[in-house]
Amino acid sequence: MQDAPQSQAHGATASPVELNTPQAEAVAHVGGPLLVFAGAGSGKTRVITYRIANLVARERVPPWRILAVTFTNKAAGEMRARLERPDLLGPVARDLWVGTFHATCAKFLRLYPEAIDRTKSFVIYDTTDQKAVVTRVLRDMNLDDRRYSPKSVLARIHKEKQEGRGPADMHLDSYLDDAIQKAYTRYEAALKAANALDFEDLILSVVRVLEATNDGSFPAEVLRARDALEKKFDYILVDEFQDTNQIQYRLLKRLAARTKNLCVVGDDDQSIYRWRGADVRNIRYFRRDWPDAKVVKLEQNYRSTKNIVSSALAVIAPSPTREPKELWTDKDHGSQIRVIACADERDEGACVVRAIRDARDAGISPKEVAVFYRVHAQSRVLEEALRSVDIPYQIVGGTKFYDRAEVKDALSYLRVLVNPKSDVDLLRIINTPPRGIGHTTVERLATYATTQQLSLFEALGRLDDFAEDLGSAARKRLGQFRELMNLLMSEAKDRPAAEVLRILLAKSGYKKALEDEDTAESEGRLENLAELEGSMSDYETEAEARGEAPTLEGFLERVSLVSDTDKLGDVEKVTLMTIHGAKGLEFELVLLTGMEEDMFPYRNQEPRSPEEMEEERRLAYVAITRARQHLIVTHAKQRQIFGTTRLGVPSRFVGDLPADAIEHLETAAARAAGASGRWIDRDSMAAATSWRSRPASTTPSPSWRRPGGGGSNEQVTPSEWGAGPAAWRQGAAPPGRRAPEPGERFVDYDEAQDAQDGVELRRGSKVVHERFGRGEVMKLVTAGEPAVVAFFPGWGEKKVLARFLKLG
DNA sequence: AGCTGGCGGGTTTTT
DNA sequence: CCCGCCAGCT
Repeated sequence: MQDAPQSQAHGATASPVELNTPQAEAVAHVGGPLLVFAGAGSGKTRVITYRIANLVARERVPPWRILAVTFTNKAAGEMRARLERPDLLGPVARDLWVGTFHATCAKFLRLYPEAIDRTKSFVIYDTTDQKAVVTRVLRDMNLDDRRYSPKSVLARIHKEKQEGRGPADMHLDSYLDDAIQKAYTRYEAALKAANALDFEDLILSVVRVLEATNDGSFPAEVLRARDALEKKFDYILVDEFQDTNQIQYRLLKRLAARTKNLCVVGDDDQSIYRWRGADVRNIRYFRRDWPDAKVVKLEQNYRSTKNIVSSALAVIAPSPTREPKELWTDKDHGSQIRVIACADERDEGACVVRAIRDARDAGISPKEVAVFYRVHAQSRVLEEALRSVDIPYQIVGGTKFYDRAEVKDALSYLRVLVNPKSDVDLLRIINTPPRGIGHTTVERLATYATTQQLSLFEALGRLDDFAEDLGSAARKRLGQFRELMNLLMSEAKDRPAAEVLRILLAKSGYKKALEDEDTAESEGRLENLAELEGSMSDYETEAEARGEAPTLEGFLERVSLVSDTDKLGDVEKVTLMTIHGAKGLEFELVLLTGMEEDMFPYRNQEPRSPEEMEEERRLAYVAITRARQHLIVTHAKQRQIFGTTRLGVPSRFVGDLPADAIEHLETAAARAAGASGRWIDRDSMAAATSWRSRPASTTPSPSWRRPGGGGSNEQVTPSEWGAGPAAWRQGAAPPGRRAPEPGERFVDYDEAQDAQDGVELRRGSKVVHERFGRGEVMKLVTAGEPAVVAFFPGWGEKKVLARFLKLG
């Protein structure tokens, strides 16, 4: 054991930037374990990057002996970019190991593939591939697929792997598990035969290497890999530690065993991935595992207004198990949190549109606006609302580029070229495009391969041995396919990846099949393939810039480990995403939609367990803390989802918001619905007591009937959101709109109902004003009594009380 | 071989 | 309601 480099750092920042006291402490702490509780918006990334810079610049730690682990590739890229800036480390930062758990492990395993019974060309199976393997395994075992669905079996295998157990030592909880254990064993064998690893394997295999003992039961190459890895890193930093699972933490403990220089940064309040194996206890019990750990809490929020911070705290406060900490900010209170009742999901969509337009008119760039929802199913209606008024948006999540069928096909071709043993990939392409190799033929090939213990590709090479089982046409076609693949393999040698793709698309007939199809859809597919080719070229450029040789293997690994959502972002569009997708991001304006019981907190069937409910609460905390200046929360009185209509009671999280930070509003349609009394189920209402007890005065109830009479005008006051230039679709700016003012009712002009009260004014109504002359109503508002915002040529947009207007 | 309609199932998602 | 999968038909 050798001690890691140590010395005292005085006021240790690597460059003259202000850090607050706890931030500076975290940066300066050098020897031994460090736990940083980093509240939302508390400058966590700054602490990590400065800490690394400090280690390299002051403590003289060689950069290649520092490992920084992040949760996503995007986070890794951003961290590296920051460190490479001249005010931090500059080009030296390139030698740092910065990456996700998976990418880091894959990088290491490529160096020592023999230690895990693979070759260096091993492929990484994604969820679809894994499912295909499990499906085959279960079919081979003739298992009842109602009891043993591929999905559930795979989920179980993942769970075992995440907790570090192989087939031999998996937990057997019920009689059903015996079959699962057999399936797990076969699954592992199939992956090994295919020279493939799944995501969990990347981590688990490295842990196995690190845990190898000298008792003679491990081959020399495993021990060699272990020794190399044990010595590899002097300092380890982990971001988003609250989202690590057991096996990841075990990996960290092993990697840091020699030096104890393990720094973990996270926020237990933002732990939202329990359902996929994250264990919040890793961060909560870190001090127990590392009694010497220095603990720092970053509690000053630099991101949000007081109203937002106090709302977030109010939502998370009821959580009984959290690490005590107080987020605070010295910013202003800012605007009130708006809680808007909508009639239904369409009304909510209209309301979102309204809010986005108001934001735009207040000078907020669309990329600073995000719309959150709990489940993707909510996005469709919101999309429709935005599309119908030409508001540009991007959706994060949903179907990904690399999941498109044509992209997967192309990648399967490429993977077979690199790793012919990959049966899943071969099965995908053997008859794609259609080349007359049907199910029966494939089954016969597979049967032969299984009995001879060969991969499908190897079996193809011995066609003659089982030709008697095949028709002559089938035989011929398999032969042609084999020739095609052999040709492609020889063509692929020493060629840039993008060129290999071009060749294979041409020679396989894939491109021609799409061209012949000649539909809008096939055209889109061709475009996607062109994009794939583009991303391969990009990869080559990047690899060369890093001084690495670009290889097809390298590209395929990147595809496996990098999601395309990683590169979403810097466009002038509103972002729509689930709250999970929003972790780590921040926006000027956040619209949090669907805030009803059973939507958020989400509930499918059974009541949620307390643990699940706590995670929902943390999710709400994450959502709120994404907002810098403005937060709008919407809920609908009824909602169509999954084909049924649900009645909506405002979420308990809405009830938790502090009264002095929020204002309650409702759309006209919601008010109409409320007045009719049809939609609110009294018992459900009683459940949301804090909601019901809210004073009636917070939701005044104006009438839209236009009274007669005359008097003075009411001018439009400057928007509370500030009046910056509208940076939206240039040239298409509609007549300006402003944000509602405090206390103003938020009634959507699109939805303003006139039937109820015999309203005569509506959006688009032509009106005459004594002073301003003829104008057009832009929207209905209230100023203690019915009013409108109307556009008067020569005067501009004015807010005037309805009673001063005549229809014209 | 390939299409079509019926059926079941539908948090959240990165890697 | 919307999607993906499978069986059964053409």
